Amino acid sequence: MRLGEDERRAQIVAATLAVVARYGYTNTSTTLIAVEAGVSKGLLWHYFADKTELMKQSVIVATTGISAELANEIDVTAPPPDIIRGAIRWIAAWSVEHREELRAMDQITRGLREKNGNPAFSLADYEPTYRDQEALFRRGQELGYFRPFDTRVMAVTYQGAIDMMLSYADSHPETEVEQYAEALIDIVLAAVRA
Amino acid sequence: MRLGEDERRAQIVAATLAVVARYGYTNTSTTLIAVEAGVSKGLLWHYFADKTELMKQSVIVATTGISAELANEIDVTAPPPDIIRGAIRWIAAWSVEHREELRAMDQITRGLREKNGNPAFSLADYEPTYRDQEALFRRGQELGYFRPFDTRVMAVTYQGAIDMMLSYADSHPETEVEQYAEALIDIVLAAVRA
Amino acid sequence: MRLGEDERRAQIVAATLAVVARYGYTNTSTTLIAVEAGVSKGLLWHYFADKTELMKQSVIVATTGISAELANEIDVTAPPPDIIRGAIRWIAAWSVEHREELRAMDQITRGLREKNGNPAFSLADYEPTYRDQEALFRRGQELGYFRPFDTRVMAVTYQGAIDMMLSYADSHPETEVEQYAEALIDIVLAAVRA
Amino acid sequence: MRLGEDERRAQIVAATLAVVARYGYTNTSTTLIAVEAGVSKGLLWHYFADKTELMKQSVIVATTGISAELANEIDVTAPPPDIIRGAIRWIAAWSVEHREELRAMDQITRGLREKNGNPAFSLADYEPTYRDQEALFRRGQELGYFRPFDTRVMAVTYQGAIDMMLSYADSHPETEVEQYAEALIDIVLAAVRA
DNA sequence: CATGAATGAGCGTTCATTCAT
DNA sequence: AATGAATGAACGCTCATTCAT
Repeated sequence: MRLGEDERRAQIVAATLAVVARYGYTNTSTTLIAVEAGVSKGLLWHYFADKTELMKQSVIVATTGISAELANEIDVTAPPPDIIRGAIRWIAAWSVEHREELRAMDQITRGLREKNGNPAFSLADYEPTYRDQEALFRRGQELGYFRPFDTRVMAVTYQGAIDMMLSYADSHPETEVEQYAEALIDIVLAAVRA
Repeated sequence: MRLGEDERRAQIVAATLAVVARYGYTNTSTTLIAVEAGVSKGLLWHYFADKTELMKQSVIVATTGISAELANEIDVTAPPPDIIRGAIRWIAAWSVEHREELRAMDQITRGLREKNGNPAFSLADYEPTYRDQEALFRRGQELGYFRPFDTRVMAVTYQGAIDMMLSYADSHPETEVEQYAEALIDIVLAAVRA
Repeated sequence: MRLGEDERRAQIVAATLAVVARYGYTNTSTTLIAVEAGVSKGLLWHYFADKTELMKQSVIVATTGISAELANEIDVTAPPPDIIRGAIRWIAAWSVEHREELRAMDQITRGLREKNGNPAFSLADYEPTYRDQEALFRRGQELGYFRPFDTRVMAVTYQGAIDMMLSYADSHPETEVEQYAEALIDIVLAAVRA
Repeated sequence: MRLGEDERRAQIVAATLAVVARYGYTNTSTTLIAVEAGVSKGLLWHYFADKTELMKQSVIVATTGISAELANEIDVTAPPPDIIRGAIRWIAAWSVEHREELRAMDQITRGLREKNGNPAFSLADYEPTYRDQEALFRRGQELGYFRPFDTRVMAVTYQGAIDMMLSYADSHPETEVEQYAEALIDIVLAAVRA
């Protein structure tokens, strides 16, 4: 069957994310991806230079989508505590629908290496996110909502707390994510509150 | 050379951790491990059923060691806030000396899969740790040091905050870990304080 | 663009020779040939049954061209020793300008195999050349220029001597081909002279 | 079945030469070699670093053997014309028994490339042979057996004439090699005779 | 108990060839 | 006639695992 270039790329990227989510980064072979996508192995190299390139593209496609979605939901002029409440709730809800995608991205970002063996991604790639969150915390401090604290360490911890929520919900399927989110909101706000 | 079973196992496990730390999880072959341990390739399979089993055992040995070390340092009868302070400081200091070992364990726990593709480790393996920490938080609440909060979510978040500190320090080498630790202590205590 | 069948074949054959000369026989892919010819990959198979066929045709086209050029230069009524002198000098001069083409043809003729593994070319394909040269030697003998000798062995040796000159000049770039040619003429004429 | 290291290497080298002789250099895959040797594919990498290394070793093993055999046969104190007679006769006889080996060596030396694409062997590797033969021709000139001529061009031509004899006999199976050898001796001696 | 030669499945990748458009 | 997306067989090579010694 013949498809347009964009559909094929999307299809292969989706298959990549699915396979990584299901079998883990180290067990993901191009054979498995091709089977999942329902195409021949050879076709992968028609669209992607090599496996690393395919993995990178997959992460980029996924993260771009999520960021855009979240940005859409947030009212940046709201009081900072409300923004935190809203963001945690939205992510918790969103994660229920995108468990696989999350798992895949986690695996790839942690596992992918450059040719020289260095990680292709690292926490350094969170930098823009950290900066946004630091700005949020600083605004909260300036407006008197938040007490003084190290905004960088808070941003790292905050982001980690959200990632842990998603991981914990993933490995403990009985978890009520909405309840977890409320408990986490309580903890985060207690930590920052003036 | 003939050794007792336990010495052999320990020797091989140590070699595994060393190789993973040095070359990374994905570049760790059993051949490399055998060379590092100074034994023949075949001998590995006398002591471990397969590579996955070997990796699992290595992680367990390493984490058990760390836990024991930490437990040694902590005075469980001290006031809970002091325990938290002490623990975070000790881990921060310890991590500086054991960066490679940490990286190895991180890579194995995140990358290792069973034959069927399921993760060999998950947050479920943190269960004993979570329980210990919940006990600590509950004691703090009972003694009036801490406000009421969801102790399970707090334990997960707390453990995550510490892991993030280690990861962040690893990927941002300019970080002053001691300062980071103090800032984190401030945040954690603010979150729990009555 | 639509072209007549013959133009297309010629265009593709020329591209094949160019690619083999530039990248070497083993690195020559049909994709590369198609790009060089400026046509699509698929079009190749309208005009040539398979890669082997394409290569064969290319060699034949090239050798036919060279033979025609040489035949043009030779005065077949001249005394045989003069013909030999002229031919060796002409080939030596010609080779300087066509090093790449020579290399390509050498590589194809030696490397190309039929599906069953048999060489696609062999010295048997020199047969017409050998016959022409035997005729020349026989004429030289009849006219009293040349002593009696085995004309077939002489033809094979003579052709080999010329090929060696080209190969030697190719692998020893400091060689003065004109001087080599004169020394070779001296040797050949000594071998045949009455 | 278990073999000593040297037997295995020899067996694999022999298989390599056989496969190259039969299917040609470019069609020689490691799979084919392993099948021919009757061992598993993986075993090849136990004994040879890569395919190129295996090919190189095979050529070296083969040429070393031949040179030693020939050197054994030649009386270097004999008159130069007798040496030439003896050598051509010996090689002609020897070639009948070693047709396959010859074909393989020819293919490998012409086809093998370094990683960078340059030929791994070239006529430059004939240099020691050329020097030996130049010495022989010079001795013949000094002793008055031979007329003056360019000894380098003569050596190249002489070596080429012998190679052509072997190739011609290979591609024209009806050839009587002994007769060819006598005719060639006649030609060579005519070319050098004082 | 211990070795390391030997196996074989699987890897990422290439590429001649086919075929829907 | 012409395209290039798609296929699939084969490639060189790696490596966990087995087993004769």
